[in-house]
Amino acid sequence: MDTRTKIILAAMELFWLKGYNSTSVADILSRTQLNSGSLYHFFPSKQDVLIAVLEFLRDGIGEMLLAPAWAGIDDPIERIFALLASYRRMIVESDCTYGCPIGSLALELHEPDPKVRELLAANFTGWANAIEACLIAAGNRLPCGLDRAALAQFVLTAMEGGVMQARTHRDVAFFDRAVSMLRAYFESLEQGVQARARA
Amino acid sequence: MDTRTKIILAAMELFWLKGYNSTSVADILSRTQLNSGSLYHFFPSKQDVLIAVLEFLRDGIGEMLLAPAWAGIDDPIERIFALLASYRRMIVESDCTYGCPIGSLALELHEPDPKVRELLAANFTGWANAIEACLIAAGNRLPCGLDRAALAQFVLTAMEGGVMQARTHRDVAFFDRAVSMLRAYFESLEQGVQARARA
DNA sequence: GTCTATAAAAGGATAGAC
DNA sequence: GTCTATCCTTTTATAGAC
Repeated sequence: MDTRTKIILAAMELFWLKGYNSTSVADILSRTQLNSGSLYHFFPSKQDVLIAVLEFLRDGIGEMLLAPAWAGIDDPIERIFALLASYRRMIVESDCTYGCPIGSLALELHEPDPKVRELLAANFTGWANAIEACLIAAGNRLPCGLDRAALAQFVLTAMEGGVMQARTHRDVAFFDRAVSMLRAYFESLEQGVQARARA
Repeated sequence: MDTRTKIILAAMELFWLKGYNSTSVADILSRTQLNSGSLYHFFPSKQDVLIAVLEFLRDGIGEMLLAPAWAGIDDPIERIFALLASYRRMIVESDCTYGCPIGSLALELHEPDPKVRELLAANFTGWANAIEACLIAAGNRLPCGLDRAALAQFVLTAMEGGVMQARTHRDVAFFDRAVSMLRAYFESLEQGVQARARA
């Protein structure tokens, strides 16, 4: 693996575990067994490492996140809840310390460089677009007038809020209740379509 | 105003504007026009200032947040959306840079001291409890079997997720769409009760 | 309780040899 | 492209006078 990629992977994990400000350049060097000259050869500053990490996450959402979560699942609505179930697994496996890497950075960085903010937004957009594609694939199981982009964003909202509370309370039940509320909402949408079809 | 309170108020605002790690003790001293001896006379460390801020926010939720948002509004369900509307005002007034002070700290601090984590959780609980009281006050307008604690947490989830996305995209429409999805969910719950009453 | 001065460490970043 | 050494700033916290 080339040095640049090594740095990105180490920084990605450290930013996720400790946050951006609490990760020092020395931390990244220690984890990669590199020296500061190497890092500053590829990146002008620590912030440029962050930018590379955010680009890496944005470009890897399909392979790193969606593909594993959706293996063997074809139903578009079940794919949405399978993705949420994969977050549940990460929460449980981390003893409820899991945080969404993008959400955490989005709230940690209060005055981000425009490039950083745009990449955070692009990561959210990529996630929501994947959900929106599922909602579109669900076709007439959902109301035809439904704003599918808005509902896709709402799925992201529920995930982020659920992860935030589960981590803060150190209790996955807070995530489970958010998913269960979202599931009830989906069922009411699907039942609304069926009721109108009967009428 | 006593010195201790001055420090808490300045720190509260700075933690909210810049985050905990990006606020230095020197920042707090500069804003209060105090010297480090004064701060360290009242607080053993910077983290103890954070603890005092979180206690202040927890104890002030009624006066500082709920009372202004609920002035002149008696309907319990409208109170929930009035609270969300007060967040919308803060988002717009801050040019979409508003972040929930608790949510931001909850995601910034990755390995918080137990006391800090418990206070973050207590702040979430206080907020959700206020919403739950509204849901209980709504009585039979909502399904009798509804898990009102879970729905109250879901309102918090929607607020936090909506604020996060509005800030990241610098666009209040992301918050509006989250509220509108939540509103549709409430309407489907209320209509479900009415439909069962007619049957 | 508040002041000034300063310790002690950690942080981001650079220089120049190899 | 990678190494070592180091500069300079910021940061938390303390010491001791008043």
